[in-house]
Amino acid sequence: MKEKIAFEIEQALQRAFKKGELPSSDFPYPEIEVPKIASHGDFSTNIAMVIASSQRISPQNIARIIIENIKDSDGLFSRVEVAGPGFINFFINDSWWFSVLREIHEQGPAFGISKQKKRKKVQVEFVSANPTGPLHVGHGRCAALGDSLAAILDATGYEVQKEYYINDSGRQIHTLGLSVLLRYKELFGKKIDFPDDCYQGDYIIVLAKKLAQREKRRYLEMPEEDAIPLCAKFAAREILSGIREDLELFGVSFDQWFHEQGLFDSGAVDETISELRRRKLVYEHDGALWFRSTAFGDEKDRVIVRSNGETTYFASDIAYHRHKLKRNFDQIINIWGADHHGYVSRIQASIEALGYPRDRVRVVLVQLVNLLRNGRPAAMSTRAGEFITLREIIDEVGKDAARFLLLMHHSDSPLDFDLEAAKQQNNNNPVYYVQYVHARISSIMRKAKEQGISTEDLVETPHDDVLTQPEEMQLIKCMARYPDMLAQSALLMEPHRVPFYLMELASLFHAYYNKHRVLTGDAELSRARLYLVSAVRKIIRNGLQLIGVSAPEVM
RNA sequence: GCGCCCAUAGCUCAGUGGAAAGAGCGCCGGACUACGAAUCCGUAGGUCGCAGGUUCAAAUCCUGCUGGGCGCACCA
Repeated sequence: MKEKIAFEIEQALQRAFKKGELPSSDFPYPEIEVPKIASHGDFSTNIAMVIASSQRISPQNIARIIIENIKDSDGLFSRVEVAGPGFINFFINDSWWFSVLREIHEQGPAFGISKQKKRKKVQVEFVSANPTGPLHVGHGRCAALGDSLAAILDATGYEVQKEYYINDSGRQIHTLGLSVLLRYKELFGKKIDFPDDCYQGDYIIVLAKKLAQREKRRYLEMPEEDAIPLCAKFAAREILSGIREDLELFGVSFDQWFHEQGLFDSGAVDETISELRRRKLVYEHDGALWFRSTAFGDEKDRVIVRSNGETTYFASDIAYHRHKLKRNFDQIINIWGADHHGYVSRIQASIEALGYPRDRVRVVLVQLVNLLRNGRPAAMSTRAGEFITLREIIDEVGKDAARFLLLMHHSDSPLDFDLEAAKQQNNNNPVYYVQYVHARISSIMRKAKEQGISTEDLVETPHDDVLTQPEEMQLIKCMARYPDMLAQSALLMEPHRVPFYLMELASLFHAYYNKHRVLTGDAELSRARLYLVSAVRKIIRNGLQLIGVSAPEVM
């Protein structure tokens, strides 16, 4: 619809220029927006004000000239007017709005889904938590965001690949192995000294018990340097499979699980260092190898090989991104916790160093989650290793509520997640407000069937002169915005727009429901209204699907 | 000290350079003998942190300041 209006304006501008009514043919693409106030029309444009200075004509006069030159051969507009400082407001004929309704029914789940043929390849990497402990609510926020962003990108015409990067090598995995080994020894009555920098959580003891059951006393006789890697491997695999289970319960899936260790095994890390060497972007200093990231805007150079010969985490991360870049994605999106923001400039420096445009990789930073219970901070002591896991949250408040609430806010703002509030099944909880729409409409559909009203052939029902209530037009106009909302959400990488939109549509529906009956004594009216509300149900279902929330028929 | 993010109604938060800044919660008052009251209707509530600047137009862009979160390793 916006494109169509923009096209009409462009045509009008050209016509006016040819007739000599406008002196310059330098026209930017007309921005079309939906005004906040209904009396300002269904759509409006500021084009007259934008070009006023280059045309040397007052905005109001330009607006008048444009309006006079609009042909509107399709009869789209019922009224076009100049308003305020030079806005052009468009009022759309009702029959065009009804065509939106028809589209929703014909396209079903595909409504608002971009049909472009050339699908750009996008990769979204998210969660990527180290397999050294269970997921917590912060990971949950990243998981909800990444999964939904991927779904939204898919819906707007991208080919999306979802990936989880597993840091299964390096020091922390060694520490994990040591932690488990010590707890294992403890189980056999050995006196141990458990260091502060080992993983403190009880889950380590659980793993040690499992290990003891499986291996008996075997690791006791082994030298530590042999036992630690074995313990580490065992523990990492166990933890990772727990992470996968949790994510599955959370409705989050990945196309690929990428192991850091593979980058070493395949020689990719060495190759990457060689390439940087070839490009003369590394140098030795104090026995270490440094990447000259300051050449690409980083604030200081970074070590990639330590003086003891070990590569840093950064080295394998560059190798990982090099690997991603070679997989030919048009866009690579990393979703990181905000505590990693200091990492962004150095990773982008490495992208440029490898000869790619730095914006090939975009990083979405997700601010932290404050977990609360009745407004008070919930136990969250990482030092003692005692924290509420994502799994516990899913068990307590449910997947749907957790996902909706974690996704509701802009990723830039920190989020308070209150367990008690999330559990409430009332009007404090927006997820049920939206789901209730779906259940209500489903209930109406069941009722209609009971009354012998067919809900199958609604498409054929004429409705233009039957759906005359203002609330009905509001619902249709709101639904017509769905594709645009999706596009915005994808462009700005902001999934929170989806739940907000759904709450708005839900609100319009509930108001309509309370004011008007769908099933009336008038069969034709009933069928027309069923046609309307079943379209609402489709949009609600589509939207909920994008954010991984179920659309229940009964609640 | 340096860097990134945030600051909008009592609270939690939306807001695409546009017209008069919005919603939910909370407060108060109301609505079911009809499709599900997990709903709806109504009232009140604002120096958009402060000060400059850009622009025909700024909550939105730029600069400075104040307050808060996070980060500044040959850790990951």
